[in-house]
Amino acid sequence: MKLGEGVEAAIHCVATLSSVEGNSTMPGAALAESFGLSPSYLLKHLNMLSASGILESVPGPSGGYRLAKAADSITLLDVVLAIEGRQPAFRCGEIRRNGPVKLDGSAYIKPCGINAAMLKAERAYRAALAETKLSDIVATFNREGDPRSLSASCAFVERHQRPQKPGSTKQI
Amino acid sequence: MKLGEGVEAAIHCVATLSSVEGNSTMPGAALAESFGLSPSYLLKHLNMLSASGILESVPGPSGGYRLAKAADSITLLDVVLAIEGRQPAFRCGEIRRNGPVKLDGSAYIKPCGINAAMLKAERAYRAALAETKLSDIVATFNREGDPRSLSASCAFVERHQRPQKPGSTKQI
DNA sequence: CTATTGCAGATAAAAAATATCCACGATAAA
DNA sequence: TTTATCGTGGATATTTTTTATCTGCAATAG
Repeated sequence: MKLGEGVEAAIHCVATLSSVEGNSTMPGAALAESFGLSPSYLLKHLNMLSASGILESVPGPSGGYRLAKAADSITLLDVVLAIEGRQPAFRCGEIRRNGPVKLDGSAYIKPCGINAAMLKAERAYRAALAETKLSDIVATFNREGDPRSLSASCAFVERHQRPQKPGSTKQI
Repeated sequence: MKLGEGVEAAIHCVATLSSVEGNSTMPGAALAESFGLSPSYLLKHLNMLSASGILESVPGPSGGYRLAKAADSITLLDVVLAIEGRQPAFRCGEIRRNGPVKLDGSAYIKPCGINAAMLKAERAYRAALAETKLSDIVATFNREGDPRSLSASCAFVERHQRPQKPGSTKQI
């Protein structure tokens, strides 16, 4: 069981974006630089976050990304599913059917008990992820983070965020 | 997030082995045939199950595998960890340190809040897996499984299980 | 018009999962 | 004692997934 590295990157990105002001945006290149990530690859992940309705993107100069929703209505589950996909970790391959004895399909109408147990665990996992909101992450960071780290990331946002024209679809 | 196919195979194998009688064993080749799996590869997984103390192996003719513990003291978590490894799915790469601004290590003594939240979810996942015992899986199968499937797998075990000499370290 | 940015697709490189094979030691049975 | 069966470990190949890069295109602020 493994989560791709993109998940960590995505969470850090949305956390950073949660502190850009108003409808301002931050370019993907800045986010990549902020975490020492490959810009080209990070864009893929930012894209998935946009496709999932977590981020909004603005093209053109002074464009970039911003949150599409308030930070307290984005959960870790949202981000993880956006990056890793919505499929469950355990996929029942119904290997019980692949043995030498061939029974007809009607023998397998009942769902596999193993699958049920694995999915139950995954529901618990997702429920726990859904409990943590982006705003919680940010609040913890602001409360317990080291002051130097805090002011450094604050300065970084200040330096790279770009204000948008008032017309830009703004919500939150 | 993805679980390897080996997990499904491993669970089915231990479930099958839980119905061999006494200290009898079943060869890995039979287990592979039973689920239409590659024998050579399945052996790797069976090996990990042995290394984790879930299975016992007996070499020589009429050798094979059997459970090393009672079916009610083996959980799905045991099997999943044996196959997938004990590392958590989310590994904090501390990418917050990789930005252009270099702070010294003392700024990062506090554990990363993101990591904490992800690990909390994983604890929930593992706790749910630990709640399901192998004996539960088997009981559900015996209670709700299709009679044809039930008797087929019963016959399969009967045909392939091999009794051992009384000296063979037997427990349960 | 121009420079900057996101987007989509092709592609490549690296890593991991899956699968096979062989030489070896153990051992039950003939 | 011999032989055939089995698990073990290592080496290796194959396939799939992940990670990474590049290019051309559309949008748009200045």
